[in-house]
Order: sequence, then structure tokens, then C-alpha cells
Amino acid sequence: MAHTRLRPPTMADVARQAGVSHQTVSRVLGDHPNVRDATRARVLRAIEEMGYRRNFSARALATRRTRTLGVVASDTTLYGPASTLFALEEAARAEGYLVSTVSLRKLTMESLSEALDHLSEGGVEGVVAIAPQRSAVDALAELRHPFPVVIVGGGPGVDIAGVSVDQHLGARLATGHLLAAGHRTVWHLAGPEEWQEAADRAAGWRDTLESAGVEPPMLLRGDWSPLSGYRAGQELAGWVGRGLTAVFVANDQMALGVLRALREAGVRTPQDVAVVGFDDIPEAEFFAPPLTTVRQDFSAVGKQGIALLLDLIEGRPPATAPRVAIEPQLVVRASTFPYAAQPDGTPL
Amino acid sequence: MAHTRLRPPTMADVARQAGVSHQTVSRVLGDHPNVRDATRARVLRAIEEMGYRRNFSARALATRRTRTLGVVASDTTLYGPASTLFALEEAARAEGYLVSTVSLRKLTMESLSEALDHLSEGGVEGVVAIAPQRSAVDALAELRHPFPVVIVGGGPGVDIAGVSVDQHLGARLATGHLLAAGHRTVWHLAGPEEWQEAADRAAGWRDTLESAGVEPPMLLRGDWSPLSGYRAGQELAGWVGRGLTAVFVANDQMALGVLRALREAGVRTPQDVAVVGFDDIPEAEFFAPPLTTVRQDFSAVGKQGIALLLDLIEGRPPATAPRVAIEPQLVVRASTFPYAAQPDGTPL
DNA sequence: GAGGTCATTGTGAGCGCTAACAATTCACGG
DNA sequence: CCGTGAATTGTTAGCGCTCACAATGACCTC
Repeated sequence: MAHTRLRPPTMADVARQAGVSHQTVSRVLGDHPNVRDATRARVLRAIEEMGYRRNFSARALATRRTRTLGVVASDTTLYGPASTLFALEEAARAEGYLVSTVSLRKLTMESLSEALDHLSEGGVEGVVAIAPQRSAVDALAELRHPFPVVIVGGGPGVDIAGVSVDQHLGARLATGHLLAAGHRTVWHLAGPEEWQEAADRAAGWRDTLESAGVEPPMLLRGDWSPLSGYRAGQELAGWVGRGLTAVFVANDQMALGVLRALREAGVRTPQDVAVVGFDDIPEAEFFAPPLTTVRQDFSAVGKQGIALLLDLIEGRPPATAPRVAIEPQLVVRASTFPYAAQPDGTPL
Repeated sequence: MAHTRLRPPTMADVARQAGVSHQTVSRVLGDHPNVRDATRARVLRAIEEMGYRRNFSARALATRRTRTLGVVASDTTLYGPASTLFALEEAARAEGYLVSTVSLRKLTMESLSEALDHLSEGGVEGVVAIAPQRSAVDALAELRHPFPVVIVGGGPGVDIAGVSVDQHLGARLATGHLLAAGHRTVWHLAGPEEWQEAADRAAGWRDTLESAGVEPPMLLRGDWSPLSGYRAGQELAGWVGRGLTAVFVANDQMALGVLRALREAGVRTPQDVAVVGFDDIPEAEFFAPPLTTVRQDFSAVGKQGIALLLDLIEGRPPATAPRVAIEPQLVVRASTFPYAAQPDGTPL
């Protein structure tokens, strides 16, 4: 059944058809208690017959609530941001809110400002920004906006409310796992300096080594892409036999590149070098070898983020601290432990 | 600068401040020609000073246009849907539209219906559905909705307007590439029967073989996941030496699983078995070996989809056929051609 | 300088809904 | 059979904007 392009019926039309006032129709739709059952039934039948739907704009104008939230994101084809976006939308919908998304190619001051303007013109009541880069967080802190903003993935240290996974803890889990397996030291391929998460993971790695009395080796940097991991992997391969036996890579995609470079250099994983990633993308289990990694609970991030934003919108004191941290989880696979199970459950 | 929670200024407030009527303010905002420069400047200054922003709901109510589009999607953490979503949002924003997204876990009749309701309550003027499954397309065709709907990825054969990549052509490119390389026949690991794209790719594969006078071998099925590819790969490994030298896998993730299973079975790629995937996810270049695959232009899909929807909304005759097909592109890498370049440009 | 034209600005009436209040109806005890 | 309070329904007035039209004024032309 396709759509029709006639002028849609209004509440008044329904009221006439049902023989009541428009206000009674409004009451029925609003689930008000004081409506006689017979009346309610008549109204509902009229609504059904006419295919009536409440006009969003009129309602929003009268109530001064659009029940719409905005989300600003970037890199939405990456697993992490995509998962976060999904979780946010789902959580918001569960609360009866609509979500308008703006996906940016780059999170610059300018593009962020335009995104907020665009959403503001769209009447959003609040915005969640998936802003993993420090500069984006700073920009957000500086920009004026007539609604509350919650940052997801921004890390601590700003005065904007936010939710994120505890990256430092994740890095400690990864690094500690490698040390516990007997490695003397752990190398680290970090993400871009600009990214808060990259900084937190690097800090967690460094702190773990230092508490274990180990001098951290040289830190490598990539840009999250498999290619940058591949390049770093080629460099790392040169250190094998000179103290390099374990690498903590700041995300799974770069770890994929590292694995390939090591393989091409004749370095075996995990026998010669153990590798740990971060994110637990769906493919990680099928890398060669399956990748030990750190899983983040994006769904929890989404729920908490929306909850926090709604508290701010309602003017309630937030139910949680203004900065929520979600606990990540280590997933052990064959890239650090040759006896880890195969994808289908059989041992290697 | 955080937000403030005072009652925001209205157009009338601005008008008073600027010493004009509210209508003049409206004209300035609407870029109407007939406003004296001095007046316009005064109004703009007042707007700036008061931090005025036009009220979205009032505007939408008066114009009967929300300038909001809806998108219904599922599996948004997969590369294809995520890319499509991104492209749609970007294209819509370029046209000045806001995009409200609903991401579903499953595309059932019920969830689709709820999604359309949700968007309808949100006042969208039209909806793009990323509906790669046949049942979803059928459901969409049956559901009532007071706005136009465009389907993306649904394939031909329905009476709903839509845009999709020419999957049949993509499959012909992949299969033809393998035949041209001298393979006697090509096996196929297909996606779920339910998916239109899976059916189209299988048909393209079958047609190519048949036009070459080759009897298509047994068809295997997976569910797009690496795990299902891994399982199928184990089965395929059993056919090596009995006529199996080339496999066309319906997506890159399953191809990843196939590669792993083959490797574990001691089968070399591409020397013993050549493998082609579909999608060209960013990781494909870093698989072991780098994967030959078919690239889809999601950005074009997004642009065309939005253009088509806007035509429908405006009541214009669509600028293009009601079903647009975008051409895919073969990307040759080492999984079919051992001399293909390395990620960093050096030959293998 | 009367009359006409054009550019510029103002006025009034909605858009379709909800909130606040007013009016009506009903049940029931005295 | 009437009064009383509660339940139910109706009436009115915006919400903040745009549209259609009216009004004003500036500028020409003859």
C-alpha cells in the first residue's frame, strides 16, 4: 500500500467523526484517565478509520518538547563508533526519543560547529557527541549551544559530562596479561596522539610496565588503519631476537596489519611474538591467528550516555557521576596463547 | 560555554529589539530580496546579540515541512550498511535535510512496522529503508505509511522505488575474472537465501558459468559471518584436488573465514585455490593473502537514494528510473593473482 | 504636481496541537 | 427529589512561525 498525498486528517476531523471535542481526542491519545470507556472506544475507532496520526510539529510546538536527540559522530564505518551509534539510537528509542544523526568526515572545530547548528535548527533537546579526539572535546567545550551535550569516548579531564570505557584499565588488562604469561617486556603500537583513547591506552600500558619495574620500550604510533599496523609490524619484526616477544596494539585493525607483517617476516605468532589488540571486532576471532583483545561494552556506553543526557535535559541531578566509566574485558585467544580454542570450539 | 536554560527569545523579541515587525525578521532569515540593507543589518545584529534561533517546531507547523528524512537500517555495524547509512546522511544534509535513524536488530514485519511508526510520529517527510532482505522488502510493500519510501539494496522486482548496486554484474566480474585466469570452474559460497543481494550474486555467478558452458558446482551457503565462512572453508578444503581451484565468496567477512580454513588445511592461496570476496572492506587488503574483491560505491547509492526520495516527496517525476543500479568494480589482489602489489606498493 | 509603479514594511489569520479552566453530567446520600 | 462532589467533557487561549494581503513610502513620468 503506497502513501497517499491528500491533506491528512486533523484532530478536529477525528473529533467530528467521533462526535466529541478535539480535546477528548487529545486525552485519549495522551492516555488520560478520565475518559469514559465508551467514548474512548468511539474515538479510537474514528482514529483507526481515518488513519489519523498526531501532527508532530504541532504537538512539539504546544508542548515545547521535540523529543528528539542529536548525535554527532565521525568514522562511523569503524566498528567502535558504529557500535556506539547503534547503542545510542537503541537506548534513545527505548526512552521514546527520536535520534537525528550527523556523521562527519573530520571532527574539526568548524565541522563540529556546523553539525551542532544543523541539529539545533532541527530542534534537538540535547546532543551526544562521539568525540574521541581531544581537540574535538575542547571544541565542544568552547562552542555555544542552547542544549546540554554529553561526550562519549572523550576520556576524563574536561568539564563536560561524559561516558566512556575505562581505556586505562583495558590497557592494564592487556599488558598485565602479557607480563603474567612470562614476557619480560611489552611493546606498544599506539593510536594517533590526538585521540584521548590512544593516550589512555598508552598510559595504561606504561603504568603497568612501570609498576612491574620494567622500563617501557620505544613507543610506535599508527593511525588505527591496518596499513599503519602493517608498517609498524615491519619495524617491530626488526626487533625480534633483541628483546621483543610481546606487542600490545591499540586496536584490532592495526593488529591485523602487524600480524601480516610479522608473518611475512617469518615471525610466528604467538610462538615468537605474542600480540594483543583492542576492540574485539567481529573479525578478530578469525585473524591468523585469532586475536587476543579487549572487548568494550558499547551497549552500556549507549545506555549510560542517553541516561545522562536525559537527566541533564530534565534538569534532574544526574543519577550517576558526570563522568561514567565502563569496565572493559579481556578476551584471550591464540595470538597470545597457542592452546586457546578454535572458533568452532575445538582446541588448536 | 555551556547551555542556558532560560526561555529562548522569539522572533517577536528580535523584532522589538530591532524596531521592525516579526515578519521582517522572518524575511531576513528567509533571505528574501526585498529588505533594505540597513534593516537587514539591524535585524542581524539583534539576532546575534540575543542569540536567537528560529523555533523548529513552529516553522515546521507553519510550512507543513519538517525537512526531516527517516532511515531504517539493520546490521549497522557491518561495513556495507554502515557505509550506506553514512552516505545517506551526508547526501541528505547536503540538501538541507535532517536525518532520523532507526537501527533494528532484525528486519521483521513487526519491527519494521514499529520503526515506520516511530519515524512517522517524528514527522519525517519520507523514509529510506536499507532493506537487503526480500521479506523486508515485501513487508515494506505491504505496510501503510503516509510518506514515500525508497528502498536501498533491495534488488529489482518490487514496485517500490529503489537504488542498489548491480550485484549481478559484480558477481559476473568476480566469476569472469577467475575463469579468465584459467580456472576450469568456480565454486560459490553464497549469503543467506533470504537476502536479495545473496540471490543476485549467486545468479550472476551461475549465469557466468553457464554462458561459459560450465556446469555450476554445488553451492554452499553461509550467513555473512567469518565463522560461517570458516565452516564452509573446511568443507571446500575437502574438494581440493577434485576440481576445486577457485572460490567466489559472497562477502569479504566470509572470505576471511574461508582463507583461514584453507590455510589450516594446508591449502595455499592463491597457488592451490584462488579466492574472491565481495564488498572491499578496509581490512580486505590486509588479509592473508590480500583479497581480490568487488567494490561497491556506497556514496553513489546514498546520493541517488536521497535524490530519488526527494523527487518523490516533491511530487516531481523522478529524475532517474524508479530503480537505479550502481556499477560495482573489481579490485584484484593477491588472493587470485600472486603478483599483485603489496599494501605499500612493493611487489610481492 | 497628479498619477503610477515599484520596493519595502506591517497586519491578521492560521498551521494543529496541548494546557488551563469552565461547564456539564453522573452517582448517591439525605 | 435535590444538593454535592467527583467524573467526564467542552471552550478558550496560546505555542512561534509563515503566508497572503494591505499599507506605506520612495521614485518616476508626463
